[in-house]
Amino acid sequence: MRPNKRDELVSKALDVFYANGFHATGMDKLVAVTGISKTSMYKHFRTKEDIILATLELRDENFRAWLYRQVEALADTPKGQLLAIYDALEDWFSLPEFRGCMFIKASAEFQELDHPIHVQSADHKRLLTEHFVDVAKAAGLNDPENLARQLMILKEGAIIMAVMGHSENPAMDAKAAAQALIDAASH
Amino acid sequence: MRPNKRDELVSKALDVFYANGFHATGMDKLVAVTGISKTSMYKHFRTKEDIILATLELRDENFRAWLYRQVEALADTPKGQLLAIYDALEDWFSLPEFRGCMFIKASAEFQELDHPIHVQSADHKRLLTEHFVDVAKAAGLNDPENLARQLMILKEGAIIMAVMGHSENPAMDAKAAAQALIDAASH
DNA sequence: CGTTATGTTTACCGATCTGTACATAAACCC
DNA sequence: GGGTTTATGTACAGATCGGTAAACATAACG
Repeated sequence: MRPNKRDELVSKALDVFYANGFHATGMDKLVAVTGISKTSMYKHFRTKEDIILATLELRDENFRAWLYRQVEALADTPKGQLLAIYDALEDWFSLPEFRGCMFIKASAEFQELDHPIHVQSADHKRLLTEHFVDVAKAAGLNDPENLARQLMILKEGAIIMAVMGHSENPAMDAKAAAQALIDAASH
Repeated sequence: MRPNKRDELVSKALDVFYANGFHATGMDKLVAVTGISKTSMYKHFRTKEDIILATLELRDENFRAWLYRQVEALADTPKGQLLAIYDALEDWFSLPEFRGCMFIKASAEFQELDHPIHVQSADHKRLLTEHFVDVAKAAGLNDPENLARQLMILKEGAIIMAVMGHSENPAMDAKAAAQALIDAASH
């Protein structure tokens, strides 16, 4: 019951769910991938759904920490950081293991609005939006809430177009659009 | 083997898949919902995957026909029609049965890039993009391909934000952004 | 060494998954 | 009408689903 076994399970389950989907991944597959017996898994988690929720929690922490750090490393002004979001996306999209947004996929497989997995996915997007609001405020731009929602739309749309694969560089398409919106909010 | 039975199956299967997901919907559920026996289904389609592909084909026809018609009804200039896309989205989002984009969800459940379901979902997005390029050209705007990709990003992003439910009106957020992009492309 | 807690393995449960064999009913041809 | 094709319903096969009971190994503590 030492906690690192639990973390190892969650970390490896995250990779499998991300690459193969939630319904499509059975518990037997998790056993095969992690080398942890099914009984041990059910010592740590009551249900498969609890495992999924734990992987989403980890993903939320990892992704937001990565994005925020990346954005801060790429630009030192708030306005520049808003644009740097899309440079970070470009790096993400080019990774060979890129498979789209885990939270979009989770909410696609668990659609009921009050389902815990759907709620947790929506929370991730809410936290990102709130962070963008803060940066937009720091940049002194007009109507930061509105701008943040638009930048989120560009981010999510770029992810979808990256998965669908009909644009050479959806991240830069979105960045150019973001530039226009930021200019418009600079009165 | 009369064809209307087949169409009835596809039409009802579309509703169930859209509302409940693909992996989460078993053949027994389709039997219960459609009243068509499993044997008859497998007379019309070799596999469940073939049924899914047929529902996506129907959805593609229905959605694009609806969107194009709606956009033409709402505006008579090409430039106005590009903006009317988001008015149409607003209507769609407000429907009680709105559950996001079926193709985004399909590609989320069938992730391999060469999977027929993924390919068909990507085709739907490609057809939409090409249509937007045509309208942008008719409007005489700069770099119509680039603008069309950006309008697609706004459309897909608005759908995601509508599903996640943190904006009062994601369609209008996207419309305002689209207005700024169209202005920027009007040199 | 013996006892007790702790975690793992194995084997399995009932339910459900996609897909099919077979027997029956309906519709057609003559 | 009799005979033949065609569609349907039943019932089930084999695999896999999420989840569990009980035997087994391991280590800690006296």
